[in-house]
Amino acid sequence: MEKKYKEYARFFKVLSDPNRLMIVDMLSCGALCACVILEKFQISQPTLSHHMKSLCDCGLINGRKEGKWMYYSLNDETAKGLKAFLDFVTTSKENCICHEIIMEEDCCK
Amino acid sequence: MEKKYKEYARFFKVLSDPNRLMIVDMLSCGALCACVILEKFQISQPTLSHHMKSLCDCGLINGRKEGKWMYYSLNDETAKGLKAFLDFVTTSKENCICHEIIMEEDCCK
DNA sequence: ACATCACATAGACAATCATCTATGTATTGA
DNA sequence: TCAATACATAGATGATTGTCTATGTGATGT
Repeated sequence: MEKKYKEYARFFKVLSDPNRLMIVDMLSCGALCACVILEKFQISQPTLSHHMKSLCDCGLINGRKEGKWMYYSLNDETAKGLKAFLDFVTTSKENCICHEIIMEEDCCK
Repeated sequence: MEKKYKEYARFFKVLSDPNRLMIVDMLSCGALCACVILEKFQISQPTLSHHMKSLCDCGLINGRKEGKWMYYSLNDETAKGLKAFLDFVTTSKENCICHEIIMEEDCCK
């Protein structure tokens, strides 16, 4: 379970940049070419390439090469899993990690 | 709208640390004292304090002092808003930012 | 009054990150 | 074949981050 926190923390790290967050939003309706994405930002082409690599490496988006163009698209399954995880850690539930805490500590009585 | 990406990127940054993610999970069922949280980690007390400050500063959790103890609890409204945003940027929708893109570019034809 | 406990703050440090410029690598079209 | 296009990679740099130790602060109990 502890492994899961580390695993999902990585997704949140990738989403912790405003540019990458906007890229995800841009891809939510379908695939887009890298050069079209680039035009919406004030960043250099290598910087965009770097961001796309981050997004791809964690599996949040997919890249498909077509001729000299790269088309990127959102990985809906990964996004779905991430949303489920965020919902999991922010919702009261049975078998919650907090129940493992021994409340009969010598503090907080 | 661009402002929103920056605003929410901050939440994801706070959640991009495995320890903080676990803390959020621990608080999902109710408030906990800082010393109880600390015992579940291998980190020092000042490090935990630093993490709690991050979580508080962005509004994801609330702190309440009671005597010499600090009780932290999840801010359900903020969590709800964050989940809604994540769902927003990963879901196809009308008025999506991607529709602002002029597809008649000189590339990607 | 004073020692103790719970927690925060200050300052330091190594690691990571976002960005850049320069350059490399395919692919396309004339 | 060669220039142009689209994108990736390499390497550098300043900023941010997670962690620590040391210390400060406020509340509690004797």
